[in-house]
Amino acid sequence: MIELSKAEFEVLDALWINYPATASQIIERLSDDKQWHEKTIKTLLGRLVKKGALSFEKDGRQYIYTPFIARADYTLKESKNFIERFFSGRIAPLVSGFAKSEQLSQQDINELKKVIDDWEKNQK
Amino acid sequence: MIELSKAEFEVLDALWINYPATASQIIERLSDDKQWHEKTIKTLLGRLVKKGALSFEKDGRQYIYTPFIARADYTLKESKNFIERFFSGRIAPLVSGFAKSEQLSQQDINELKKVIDDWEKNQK
DNA sequence: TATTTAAGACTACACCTGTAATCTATTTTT
DNA sequence: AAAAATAGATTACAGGTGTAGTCTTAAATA
Repeated sequence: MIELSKAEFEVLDALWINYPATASQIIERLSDDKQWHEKTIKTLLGRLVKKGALSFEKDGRQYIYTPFIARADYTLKESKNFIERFFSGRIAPLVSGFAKSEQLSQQDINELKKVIDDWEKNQK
Repeated sequence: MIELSKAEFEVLDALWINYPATASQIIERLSDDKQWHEKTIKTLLGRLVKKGALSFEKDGRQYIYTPFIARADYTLKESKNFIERFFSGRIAPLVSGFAKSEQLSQQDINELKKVIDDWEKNQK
């Protein structure tokens, strides 16, 4: 699958919020969090197109971008990759590391329980 | 904290297996999985030293390397970073993504339950 | 002792990344 | 209509990364 850099991912993430969208809309969305120059974001959009992560249609002089990949697919692939590299493919050690260093809130625990619950229901 | 590239991490990981160790021991350990040239690994060792991830002592003409950072610390930091970037800092959506795409085994579930259990005991 | 080997230091080099600036053509605005 | 703003295309450029090759020196071997 496609490999994205951090900055590229953040631009794509701004598009995933709501699409299709023009470059200026994406720039607008990113302006809250990032101090990126407009030119920087356009460069990143170009690279995303080149990598096949986005497609676009022309609307006069402007391009209207649409993601070519789904966020869930991309994050799942990255998660698998991450867990493979750092935890030999097992997910519990990651969660356990969080638990040991007090990174887990009661809410996290509740959410995790629900995930487990749903998984078990699904097994039947 | 220190930023390591993928290749650098793999070299450090080979040292974490057992240390202190010489370059040739590390090269030996990596030879099973990777097709890296000896020179490549030495370059990476040098970069790891430069980044402060390793220290070494001289033993005659050889260096004896020791990790300067703990694996658990490094992976925890990377995990936090990862979960922040992809899941706004929440861990459950990652696990949930795995569940939805059938990436979880019964063993994973059992391990997760244990982590939760331990966490809850620890809260009292 | 002359030669080969092996350790680390230094150099190389293309591609990726972050971060724009400049160029060109078209709209807007005055 | 002339000038200014704006869209995307092209160019830039330093630092990181993967992947070694060469240089220097000392140790091992013939």
